[in-house]
Amino acid sequence: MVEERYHPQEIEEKWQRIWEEQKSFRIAEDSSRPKYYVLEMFPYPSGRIHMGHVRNYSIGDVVARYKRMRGYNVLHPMGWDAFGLPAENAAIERGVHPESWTQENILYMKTQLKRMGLSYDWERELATCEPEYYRWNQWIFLQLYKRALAYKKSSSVNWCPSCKTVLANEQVIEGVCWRCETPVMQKELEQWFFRITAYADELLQDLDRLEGWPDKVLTMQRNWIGKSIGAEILFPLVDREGALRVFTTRQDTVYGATFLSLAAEHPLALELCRGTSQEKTVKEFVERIREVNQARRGEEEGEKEGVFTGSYCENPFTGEKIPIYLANFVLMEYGTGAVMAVPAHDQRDFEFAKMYRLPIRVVIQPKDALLKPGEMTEAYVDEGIMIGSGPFSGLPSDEGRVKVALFLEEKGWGKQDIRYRLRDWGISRQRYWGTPIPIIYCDKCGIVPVPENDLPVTLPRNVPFTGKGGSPLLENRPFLEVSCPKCRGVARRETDTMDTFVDSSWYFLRYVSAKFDSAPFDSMKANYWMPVDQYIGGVEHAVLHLLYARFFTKALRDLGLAKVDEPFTNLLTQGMVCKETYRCEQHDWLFPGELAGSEREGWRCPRCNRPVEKGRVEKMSKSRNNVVDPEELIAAYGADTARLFTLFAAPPEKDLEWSAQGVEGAYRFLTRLWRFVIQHREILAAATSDLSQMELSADLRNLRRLTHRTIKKVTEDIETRFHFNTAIAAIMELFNAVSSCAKDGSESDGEIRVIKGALEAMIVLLCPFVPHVASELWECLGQQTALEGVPWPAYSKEAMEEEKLLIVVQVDGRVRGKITVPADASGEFIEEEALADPKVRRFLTGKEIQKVIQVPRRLVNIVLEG
RNA sequence: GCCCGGAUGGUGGAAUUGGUAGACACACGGGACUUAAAAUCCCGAGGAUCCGCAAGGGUCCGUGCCGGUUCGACUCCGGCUCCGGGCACCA
Repeated sequence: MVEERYHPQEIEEKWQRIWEEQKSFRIAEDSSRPKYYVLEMFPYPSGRIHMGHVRNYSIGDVVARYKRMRGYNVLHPMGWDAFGLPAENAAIERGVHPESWTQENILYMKTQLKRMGLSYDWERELATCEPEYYRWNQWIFLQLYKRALAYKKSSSVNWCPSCKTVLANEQVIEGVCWRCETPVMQKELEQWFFRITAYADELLQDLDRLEGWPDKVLTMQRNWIGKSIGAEILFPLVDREGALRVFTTRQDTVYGATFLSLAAEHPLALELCRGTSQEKTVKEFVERIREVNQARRGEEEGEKEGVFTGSYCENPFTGEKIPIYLANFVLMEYGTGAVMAVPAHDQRDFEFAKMYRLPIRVVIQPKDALLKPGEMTEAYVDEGIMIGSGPFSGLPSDEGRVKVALFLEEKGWGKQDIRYRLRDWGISRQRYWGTPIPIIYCDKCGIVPVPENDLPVTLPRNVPFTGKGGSPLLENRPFLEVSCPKCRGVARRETDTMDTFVDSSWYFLRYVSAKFDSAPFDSMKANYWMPVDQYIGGVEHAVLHLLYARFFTKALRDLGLAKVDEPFTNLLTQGMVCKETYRCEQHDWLFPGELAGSEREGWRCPRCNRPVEKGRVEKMSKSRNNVVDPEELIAAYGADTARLFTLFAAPPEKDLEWSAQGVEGAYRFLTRLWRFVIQHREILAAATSDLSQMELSADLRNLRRLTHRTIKKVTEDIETRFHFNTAIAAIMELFNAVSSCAKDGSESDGEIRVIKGALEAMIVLLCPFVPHVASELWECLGQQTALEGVPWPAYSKEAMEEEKLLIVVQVDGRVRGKITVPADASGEFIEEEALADPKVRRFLTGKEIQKVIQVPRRLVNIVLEG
């Protein structure tokens, strides 16, 4: 006797075992079938999976299983983004070694992922913290170094003087260290960089080719790269040698430049004031700006502030002598660190000029107004007609921009120029748990790359984790002390490790040959599998990860390792998983479970009994006490329910609002389906779904029609737009039709066949969403073959053909009646029927019909006069 | 400030090319089964209003707001409001 109740745990365990034993999802290259590479962003092994993972990987698994059933050779791998700070923090706080901590987490999370029934080829699993992986980070670094795409320079970083360590921007919270709350300083440090700017233009251009990416992400990347077309202009210094270089995009306003502004960090800043009365003031200003500047950058757009350097330069266009100022809003990192100030046509210069009473000269006249410097309350920054601009006066500003640029090149006063907001990628991290940068410093030979044969440079295990005093690698002498590869002399190893974004910039290539040991990946296999056809992950990686991965792909292509220009053809950025929150004004976020009171009378804080504000629906996070643990969910309802709910509750790109009742509903659907099949299993297993030569009643023909329409709908929803929620709704609808059809109990041969056909279709269609229960029910229907290998069902046009059509009849655009006509009825016939319908006629009496509009197979609109 | 999204019942969402707004699900209400409850099953439902003893039927309003195009607008166009996200002294 088969257990009648739906026990997801047993079923899921059974099928997961079968898939594992039969290696159902192991994959290899196969030139006879089209390939499909579907990839979800690999997780950081933080300890446990969260709902965001459940959603991400459920979506990916639907795609993978669907494409497999469509006959594609599907690559669907999984791995671990295993380097990173939390492992080191665990070491500092709890004395666990980062490696053991990470490995334990990986092991645990892997069993959690397996519990979800995800169809990965686990033989390709990788973890970026393994020497077999990170040695190739080092190898790639060396190749980039050879081509000057990796280089070292001094740059300023966030520095916590108490922890003696560098902080990432995210670790600086309101100007203080996230861990010890010491104010963060800026410090100049020698750091390694990747020259991503060498690819700025290609990275920008190729965005146009990424048609399968969301516009939002493309826009964010465009803004991030920030290409500006303009000119570099030389302003000769007065009474001394040299000139100041400025970058501007508005060379058409150069006649209105009445002063120059430099960044406080500008190399000439102090020199320009030397010997002038301004020397002391300038020095104080520079000092102050340096302290404040970056530590609080982005906090607010404070007052414009500056100081006169005491020196002048000449505007080459006007021949005028104009003062040089330092200004707090000029950034050394962008352009040349110097700008020509045109107060009339730049808001910042305008504010600055007002404050220091500098002249404002209008050189662009708008079409519909007359600008007077004394009356302006803000800069005029739009296009217009050039005035007071010598030979250029009278030109439209956009045209003038081109002419001025050509003119200054002719005169040798500068050149046309393009600048990017994008900066080179600093990859040095003063940390232990990352890829050691393969560089050796020798007093004699200088910077010496580690010879490729000596790779990998492995992390020493035995180091102290104190959280103080910089990288633990500095304390490990066997690691630190090496002999120079060139001169064999005493040398010192680089102790910085790489940014973990390096690891994730090429992992998708490693999967094609995860165990390959003579190069980062097997180029032949990469040529077969790449690019990734569908990449799926959170929108939080819209810029950094996705930009770095694109950069690496192009760089590796130029190294001759891969052929593709772009790594990811299609990108799906899934929404966040959210849930309602509860907040007490004194005790902050509360768990729903700890609330006192009730929904009806209002919730109260268990500690202070204050009314609790039912907060907004927010992204699940520990700090907001609104997380749901997937493990508990799966233990209570099974993986299929977890998958079904997350796929059904919202389309993937939108945020998903968690609902315990919604989960219940998903579970209820699976239970109903289960019970239906189990209750009829004998009769269904014995029956066939072959309908050839069968005479069917109208009801059965309808059910058959709905079956085929559902196949079509589900196929299109998955294929064209990943709208799994509507696909699932359609399957539910079909099931509702099946169960009400079976209710009357007549059970003719034809009926059993049609119902069996409907169920077979439903189960195959459900396989990508809820693979375990679908597999089990497939078996119950008497099927021998593995469900995941069954071809996706086709829909028959003939079976979908309507016999009767429901036509809506409108009068003046309002629905007034509905008529049913044979599917092959003529337009004339339909019009006649529509006009004859009693409900319609009431609106026609005494009126004259102006015209009748027909939408074939749908509607008739009778338009009356007036 | 600039750029990108979004706004539809009590709730999540559907309506794919301009053609019956509210599929599917949740929550809710009523009923059946039960000693009872849970579970399950059945029925109902956008709002207002009218007609009828009743089953039922009718009318008007309704997709953030205002206006436009159209026989017909959640969908297209113009102008706003609010919410979310990204960037933010980038010269």
